[in-house]
Amino acid sequence: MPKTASRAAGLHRASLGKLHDLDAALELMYYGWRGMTLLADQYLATLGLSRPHHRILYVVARQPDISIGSLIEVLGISKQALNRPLNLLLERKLLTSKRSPEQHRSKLLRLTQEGQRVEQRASGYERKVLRDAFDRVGQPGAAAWMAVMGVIADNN
Amino acid sequence: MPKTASRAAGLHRASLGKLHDLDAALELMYYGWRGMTLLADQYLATLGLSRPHHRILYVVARQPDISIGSLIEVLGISKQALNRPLNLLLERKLLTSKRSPEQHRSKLLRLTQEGQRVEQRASGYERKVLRDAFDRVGQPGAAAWMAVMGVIADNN
DNA sequence: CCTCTAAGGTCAATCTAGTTGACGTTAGAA
DNA sequence: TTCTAACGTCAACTAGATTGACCTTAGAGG
Repeated sequence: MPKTASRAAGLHRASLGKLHDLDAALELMYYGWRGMTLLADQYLATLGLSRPHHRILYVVARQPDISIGSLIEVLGISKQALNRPLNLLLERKLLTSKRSPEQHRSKLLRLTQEGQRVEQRASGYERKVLRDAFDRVGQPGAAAWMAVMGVIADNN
Repeated sequence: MPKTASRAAGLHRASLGKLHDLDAALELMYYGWRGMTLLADQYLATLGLSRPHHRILYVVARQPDISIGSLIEVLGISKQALNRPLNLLLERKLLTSKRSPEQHRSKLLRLTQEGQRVEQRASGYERKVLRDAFDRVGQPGAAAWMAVMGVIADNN
């Protein structure tokens, strides 16, 4: 275990001098991602899972009977990269895959009950962080946050 | 170059069904990070550099004459992990290291002019994304965003 | 029936970014 | 002079990705 594990990589929300007025915002984005995902990652780690597994579970939960090809597209990774984590989830029976009667070519992925439980809990940790933050600033603040993030996320 | 490069990994701001009201916020966090860093990463890639190099440049720019040990602490990585990117930056003369007259034990890191130029430009791309988003929602919206992110970032 | 093709599976090699552990060097402090 | 802090580096490992090559399965079209 790394010396800094309890604070997570590089995270004393640094005491760095600011060169620009937007430096603080820049750093908030960095620390914000870690802050949102830390608990979820810790939970997943207790199951021997990590981000990639969670992403798969998250997508399949919201798109039941998704095909492998579509999953690859949504996740934006190669099938070789998907292979490992996907097979682990199948072995662990968090996911099932079966070919449909008609479209026998493509496989349909679904969460098992256990898979749903894990996905719920992992995503739940992340939602809780967001909910707490939104609660503290009220609905208008939350809406403003969404608006800002929407514009930022559109830079693709 | 990956087939999805122009959209960056998994980024059609997915058409996923929502299971929870906070799912949209969750996804905004994910896409937001990519949206903020995409241009900067593309620029860095043209120089053969990436995130870790940028993080080093960013910190040294804001903490001139920082020692290697302190840099390791701030970044939260091992000295072995720092070694490679740091040496590259020194070879490329984006960074200088010299021992101070008194504290001859520790090395002091500084950006060269070229290093400053690169750091400015890379961070500048990220700041522009933020500035554009803040401009679109006005000062109160920006303040709300900072407040929300502050609370989220505190989850460590 | 046969061939073409879409969907999926898998193997190998490579890259990046990190980790531990072990050990070596440099140079100030006791 | 020896002890130690700060730095440097080597090796082995892991996780998460990439590309390229090749194979199987099974529906579709001639």
